[in-house]
Amino acid sequence: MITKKTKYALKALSYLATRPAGELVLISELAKEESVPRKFLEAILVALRKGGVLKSKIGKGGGYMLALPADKISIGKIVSILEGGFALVECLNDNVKAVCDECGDPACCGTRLVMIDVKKAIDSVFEATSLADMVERSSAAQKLKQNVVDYCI
Amino acid sequence: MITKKTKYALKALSYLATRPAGELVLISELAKEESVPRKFLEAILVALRKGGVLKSKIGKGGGYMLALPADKISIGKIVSILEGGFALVECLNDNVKAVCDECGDPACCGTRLVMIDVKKAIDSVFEATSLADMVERSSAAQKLKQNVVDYCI
DNA sequence: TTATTACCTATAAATTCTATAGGCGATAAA
DNA sequence: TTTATCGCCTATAGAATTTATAGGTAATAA
Repeated sequence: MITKKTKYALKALSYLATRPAGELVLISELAKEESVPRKFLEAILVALRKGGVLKSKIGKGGGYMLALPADKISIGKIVSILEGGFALVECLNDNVKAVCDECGDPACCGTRLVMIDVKKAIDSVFEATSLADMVERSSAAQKLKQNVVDYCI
Repeated sequence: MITKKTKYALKALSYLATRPAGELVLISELAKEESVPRKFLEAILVALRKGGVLKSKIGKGGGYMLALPADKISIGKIVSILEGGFALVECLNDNVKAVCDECGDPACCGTRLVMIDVKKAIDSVFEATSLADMVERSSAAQKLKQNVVDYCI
């Protein structure tokens, strides 16, 4: 299960992706438009910046913008930054050497072996899907819905 | 991320899968052999029984056994019972009508649309893998390891 | 110099996960 | 019928994580 952190991040990034490239957006605007607690969002944005997904500028006229084009930012990258990876067991996440307490021997752990496959499956979707894809799919769904509504009227 | 509940369940079920079919195993034996807190395991086993994966017998000579052959029990089923599903967002889990607080319209939620694909990917692995597969892979890994050790000696 | 804005640290509140305790009810055997 | 066994149930405590807030700091532009 992804946490609110990640959900908020995806919302904020989606918002930024719909803005003209290079435009700086205030934290307060992001928080308001996407209904995310201001201070909580702050921490999320810092993480995304440190993760290389966002750029920021301090001071008057400052704000946040995407560090890359939206089609070069994978959903997997975003999730990784905020969740510390997306494996279903800790021992398969990046930069984790530690082994589960429950696990005698990682090499023979059945759970781990299965979760390796699961991680690969998740990974392939996450890497194949960009922020741009997500935004597009969302707006396509919205458009479709409006057409249906128009048709009904 | 799966919780310890699920990890413990997989360990206990693996243990049962290696026992002769129909043999009843005590909770205390499962707890001891798989190093799971006894009382915690109890609750897990009850959930698995209610989920149709285990059968139990009360009283002297009682215990637990698999309700189905191990190759008819999918990992997905087990995870579902203990985690309430394995979608990365609540709104995609079974029996959940509620929508995320963060989500205006589920039909157009970009996050949701992406997570549908992810859920499908996870599902395909989970449904394709049985408890028997997991146990076999684990013991194959163990065997391989011992051969390597033998070779070294 | 001043207003603005992101950045950082600390902490509190809420929720979920993990673990334990104790007694109840069913069962088999003596 | 009694007794020891064993799973079942409820309640609760402890721990960890997630979510949210507060307040001050440092950089920037006008």
